[in-house]
Amino acid sequence: MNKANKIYQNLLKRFGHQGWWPLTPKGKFYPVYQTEARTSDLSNQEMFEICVGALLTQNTAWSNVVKALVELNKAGVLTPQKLVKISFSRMAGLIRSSGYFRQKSKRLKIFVKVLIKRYQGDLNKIFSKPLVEARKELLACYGFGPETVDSILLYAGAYPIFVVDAYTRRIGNRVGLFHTEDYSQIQEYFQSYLKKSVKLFNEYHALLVQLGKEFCRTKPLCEGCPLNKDCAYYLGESLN
DNA sequence: TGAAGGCGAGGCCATCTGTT
DNA sequence: AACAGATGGCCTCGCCTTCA
Repeated sequence: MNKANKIYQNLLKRFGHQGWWPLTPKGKFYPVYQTEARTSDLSNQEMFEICVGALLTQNTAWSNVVKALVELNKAGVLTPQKLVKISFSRMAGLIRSSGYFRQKSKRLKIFVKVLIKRYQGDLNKIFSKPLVEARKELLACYGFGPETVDSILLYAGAYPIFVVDAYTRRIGNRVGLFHTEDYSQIQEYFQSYLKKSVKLFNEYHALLVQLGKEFCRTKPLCEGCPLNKDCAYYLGESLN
């Protein structure tokens, strides 16, 4: 078993299935992929909510994104058609809890405009394209960088693409999986050593986040970390 | 022990600086 | 001139330290 898979097994054993990415179907938040439904079976509304969530979660705790999604939902504007019509200041007020509300309002406004103008508000029209093309389209949207786009492609579009975030970088470099901060190199590493599976990539990313929050913090808490037996950083430290 | 304050983390864009 | 890389700013949360 290669190291990437071994680490996955260790994390899964320790933390269990994470059940990630909450949505607001009928106003209720629940983890999508804990259900048996494949993400590609999601409705356009559910996919849209994932896109909004992915944008709002930039540099923000998920709990605050949920608050913003609840506000948008309560106001009855959580659709591309409604969001494109409300004022910038109203949108900013509704998503305030997610932080960076002015920047994010601007990004969200532009995104829904593009979505309606080019795709009539139908995300399936983007997700029916090949991965490379869909990724290029989304990256062209203002405020959508690689991490945000890949989250959308994985969680909403059910494309088998590995999401790289700060935790992934930190953990991978510490453990010794790779020695780079480069987004595409890290993504390529995971995609070449793991089975190309939406479910696996989804779970793996969630497990890394859990590890990053609990043990592999900026200041690592190595004692009790489920990866310390395989961790270059820990083994190096314990020699000193 | 709890409150208050300081500071780092986080993703992206715009701008500046250096290199070819 | 074109391109690449570095840096600052946006905004809030949560961790850590200090102090009463």
